Amino acid sequence: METEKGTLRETVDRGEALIPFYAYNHVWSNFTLYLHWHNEVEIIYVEKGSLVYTIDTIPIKVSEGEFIIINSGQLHSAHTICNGDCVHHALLFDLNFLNSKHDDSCQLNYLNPLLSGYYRFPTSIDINTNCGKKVIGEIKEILESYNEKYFGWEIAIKASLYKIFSVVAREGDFLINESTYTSAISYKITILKRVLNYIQKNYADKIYTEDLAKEVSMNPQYFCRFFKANTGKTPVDFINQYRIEQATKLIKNADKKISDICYEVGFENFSYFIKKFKEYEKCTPNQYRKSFN
DNA sequence: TTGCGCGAATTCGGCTCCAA
DNA sequence: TTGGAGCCGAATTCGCGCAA
Repeated sequence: METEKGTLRETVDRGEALIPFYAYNHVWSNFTLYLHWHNEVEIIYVEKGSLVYTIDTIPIKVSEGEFIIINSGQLHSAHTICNGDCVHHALLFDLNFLNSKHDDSCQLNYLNPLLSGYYRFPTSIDINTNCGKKVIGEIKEILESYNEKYFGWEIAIKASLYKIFSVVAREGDFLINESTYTSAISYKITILKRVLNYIQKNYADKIYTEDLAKEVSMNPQYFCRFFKANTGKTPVDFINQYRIEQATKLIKNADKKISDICYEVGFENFSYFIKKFKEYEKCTPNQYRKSFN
């Protein structure tokens, strides 16, 4: 995952410059997606298995055949909860992809409120409802168009996204932002984003939990409790996972010595780095490099 | 009831050293 | 480059009290 300098907000280039839309398939087995956020809206459709997504500190189980919608800027992480492979599809798109030059009623009544954050998509919609069934149908249409890339596939994707918007609007499922969150949840999200920013900025240096606690004006002991309660991980566990994630990119993309990479991502002890690498990636750094060569 | 701070106890991360 | 042993200090947990 690429992130903007100084933030855990993803900035990966999705799709082509003229098509700010990207779809990918994942086959996961015992996988954890660490906490982050991005500006794009993301639709997750689970084809096989089941996962737990934590969105803005609230865990949601997504089972086979179900989908969820992650709004722009929402903090999210995920982990698989099934034995064997879990297959899911993610559709990411910038809301500007659907913008119109003209302020017609579509733009004024639906697009602008979504872009401003006044409207938000509901995270989950019951797949047994009329709305849920129609959205699933459009998701499948989008995946088919994206995979086949026939002449006109871009129009098909836009049309399906508009269709999803219209179905959600028709069923009255858009959430009004001011009632979406209590101030307590907003406060938690603000705190977590500040902590994640700090980690991303400083992961290459030594980070003490006391530093993180200071960053959000909390007592260190209370901060540990707060962080674990809202992310499911201790601060140290989260930092280590992030560092290993950075190390995997360097191992893949560079001819640097593994010991140099270890120090570059913030580990001060090479032996400990290998131990943690094995814990998260299920292989040693050297085995990981060989698997890409 | 909830959010938070504090002290004490316990756990475990991370270090050094060393061998293969 | 990898990984094991042993140790120390930081991290984490627990229980409690206080305030809003």
